[in-house]
Amino acid sequence: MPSAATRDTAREILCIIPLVMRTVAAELRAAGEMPAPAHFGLLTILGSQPRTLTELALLQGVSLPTMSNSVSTLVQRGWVKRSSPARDRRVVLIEVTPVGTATVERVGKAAEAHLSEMLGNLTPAARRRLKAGLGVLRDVFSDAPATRPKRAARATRARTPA
Amino acid sequence: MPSAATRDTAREILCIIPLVMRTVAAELRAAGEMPAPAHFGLLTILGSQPRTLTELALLQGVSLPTMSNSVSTLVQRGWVKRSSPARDRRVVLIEVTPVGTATVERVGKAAEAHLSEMLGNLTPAARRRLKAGLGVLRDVFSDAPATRPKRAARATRARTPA
DNA sequence: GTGTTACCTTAGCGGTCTTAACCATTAGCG
DNA sequence: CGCTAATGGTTAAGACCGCTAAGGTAACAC
Repeated sequence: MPSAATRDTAREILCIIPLVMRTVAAELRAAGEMPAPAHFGLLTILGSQPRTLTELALLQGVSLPTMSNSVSTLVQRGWVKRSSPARDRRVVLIEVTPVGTATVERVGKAAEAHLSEMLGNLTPAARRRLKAGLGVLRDVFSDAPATRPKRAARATRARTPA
Repeated sequence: MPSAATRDTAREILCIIPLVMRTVAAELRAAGEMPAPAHFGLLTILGSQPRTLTELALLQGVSLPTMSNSVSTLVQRGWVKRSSPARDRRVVLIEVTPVGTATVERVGKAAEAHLSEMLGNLTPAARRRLKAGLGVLRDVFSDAPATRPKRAARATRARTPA
């Protein structure tokens, strides 16, 4: 039973996140050779260490096929490469290439610059509030189970997963 | 030249907004008959008053063709209707239908409920921070000129409900 | 070796966004 | 009045992102 406060916040999210998303996507697109929004996060994650496809999908909260496709695109652009470890040839390890690192660096800077231009007009207090809010957002959506039936709260429509 | 603080925040946005967006989209999708994220905002806007295509495109920060297509989809679903005012038959006025109102209401509630479930675990303080952050986000991205190299007077951009 | 499970890929679909090109209506002007 | 903008939308083509469903291959378990 959500309180009025949470419902209100939820509605806010519903309305403004897409707006922000569009802008971010546009920034990235305009920032030269745009690794699309999704690609950017991916490259960032891979920057710290190589990952398997499944890990990546989990981290980003997308399905495996989606991740597979995204990675294919990234491979095509030369930003990451696939490799199969000999110990278990089922898995595919994805690692970023030097070109990929350079790209995400460059594009990130450009996009940051753009975004910063908007953010620059904020008062320090507003910027602090923004940062705090983003932190909460990250905590809440960090792995985003989305349509995961964590608890059967609705008896009306049993989805019966096969 | 952006300060380190704004750059940091920009990077945060770049990384977590897509994540949140995916979740929101999934919520909406799962909430029955999913008016996609973009459609949801559109219906919400139209809820207060009818608009022309151009207005809508401006408000949502998308191109005219995109808006035209989105509206076409909405029309197909029976959620909005187009009408040409007699005084200027070039323009197209979009208004929401009763079915559309009911749909956005219902889907909104469902999505809010989902989202609220996540938000419900937050401490009141965290929720307050989140709300404040979202407010800042909305102010910053409210009309989102994106690739507009707007210099000079920026602060005069008020809410203009025009 | 047969069956199951885990991991990934392919195929096909819908949605969101873009630019370029095109039509329709209105307004201006000689 | 008729020609020429300019305004407002639409269509067409292309790229990405997400999904489900349906394969395929590698490892494991009997």
